[in-house]
Amino acid sequence: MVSTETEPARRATSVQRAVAEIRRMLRSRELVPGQQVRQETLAARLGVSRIPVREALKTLEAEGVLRHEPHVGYAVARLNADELAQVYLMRRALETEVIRAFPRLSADQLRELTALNEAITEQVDKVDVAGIVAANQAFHFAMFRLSGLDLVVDEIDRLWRRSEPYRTVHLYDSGGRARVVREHRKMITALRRGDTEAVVALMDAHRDHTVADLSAALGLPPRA
Amino acid sequence: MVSTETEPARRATSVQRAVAEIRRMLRSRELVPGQQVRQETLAARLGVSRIPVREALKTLEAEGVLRHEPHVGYAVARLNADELAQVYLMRRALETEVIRAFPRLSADQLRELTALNEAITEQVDKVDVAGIVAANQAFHFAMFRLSGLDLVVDEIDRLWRRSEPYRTVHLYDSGGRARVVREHRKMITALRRGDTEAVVALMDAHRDHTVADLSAALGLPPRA
DNA sequence: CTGCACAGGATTGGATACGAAATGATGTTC
DNA sequence: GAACATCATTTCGTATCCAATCCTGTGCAG
Repeated sequence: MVSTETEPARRATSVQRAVAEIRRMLRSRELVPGQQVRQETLAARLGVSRIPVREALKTLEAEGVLRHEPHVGYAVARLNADELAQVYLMRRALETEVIRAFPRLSADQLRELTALNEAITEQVDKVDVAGIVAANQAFHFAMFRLSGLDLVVDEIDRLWRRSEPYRTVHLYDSGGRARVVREHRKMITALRRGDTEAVVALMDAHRDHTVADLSAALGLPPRA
Repeated sequence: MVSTETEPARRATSVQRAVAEIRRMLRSRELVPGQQVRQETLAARLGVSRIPVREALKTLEAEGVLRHEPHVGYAVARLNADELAQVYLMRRALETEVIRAFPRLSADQLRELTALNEAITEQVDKVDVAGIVAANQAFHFAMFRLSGLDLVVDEIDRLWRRSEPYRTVHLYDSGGRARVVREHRKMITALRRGDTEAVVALMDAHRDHTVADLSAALGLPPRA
């Protein structure tokens, strides 16, 4: 979905802009888990009425990043350690399927992945957290899309967004940044060999590092 | 989500009722893939204004059962053979994870599953297609929920709904109905032994039968 | 007959204003 | 201190309106 936004043709509707804006606020930690999201406030901020805002909120609720309670309102979803683990379980299951569906990559495709990975390095140097997150995501989804399994990749996209407020915390830690780029290089090497099983193993390790950092950062999971 | 609708406590909002009603219309084939969904018509039918209807439509769009094009409107999503295959691929991946997470079941739990499966037989005798679909779904999700992986099961629920307009076609065929109940019995037997890998294998076969029937029923996949 | 421009109707997108209903907090009474 | 009434806030939903867009069909020119 987010990666499918390749239609600058028609001007976006207010709902689409509202969804994009709320997602941006989540990425930038302007909205954090548990926080109430007030319709009127958002509407004013976006310069639109409440109607498109409410539709945007419903979209994000269905996606799992917001929760809604009737007559109380919307709030950013809080995930406890167990729920976060489930999200990563689903990611592992689906990403594994996608990787196994990879065709043999062309030289061009390998070059592009390499370029995207090096782009992460640049962001690392600039210590721009938002940039790192975006570049990292761009690399992984460029890879995922190679499978041709668009619906599955869309689903993975949803799962990434669902854990976004938590992953962002994790990437503030500088320790793992260099490692990320290194691990990506290994994946590209494996892809060059057409060794998808190696990529699966590398991705599993890659995710595990994130989960480990995350659990540490979370400490005791926030309780509802 | 649908299985989590265990809150008759508070009166449902118009949006919730609209979502439920549209889902019902999809199950009953009152709405079929490709069909346009007119907001005004739905609103009149539900006795509400367009606003809650639009929010309901957004929810179902995010779920993947409806598609939306700005200024054109909502339509029931059409899946071609490839997309349908992807939905089943995801189901296999996630359902496998859920089954592997099953604990050893108590006698009570096994009894309940058996009862749910026998309930399907009753529906089969009555040749009530909607009843069969509901009973079948009830059996499988009662099973899935035993895993305790609620978020994953919710996701599976979404995938089931996504293919619902197509699965319904499939169950109109009487051939497989008896087989379904038989295959469920085998699963219960395997569960009694605590042999989750056997259940995984049985579910894989179970799904494959559906896919086979589906492809046959679809014939040449409907083109956009 | 075909292609195209244009006009009108239908539908969606969105704003505004209003009222109803539910919630959570506050204060009051016993 | 607990139960209860009150009240402001926020959300839920309606009604009405207008703009933007799409679709269709009609007429005209080639």
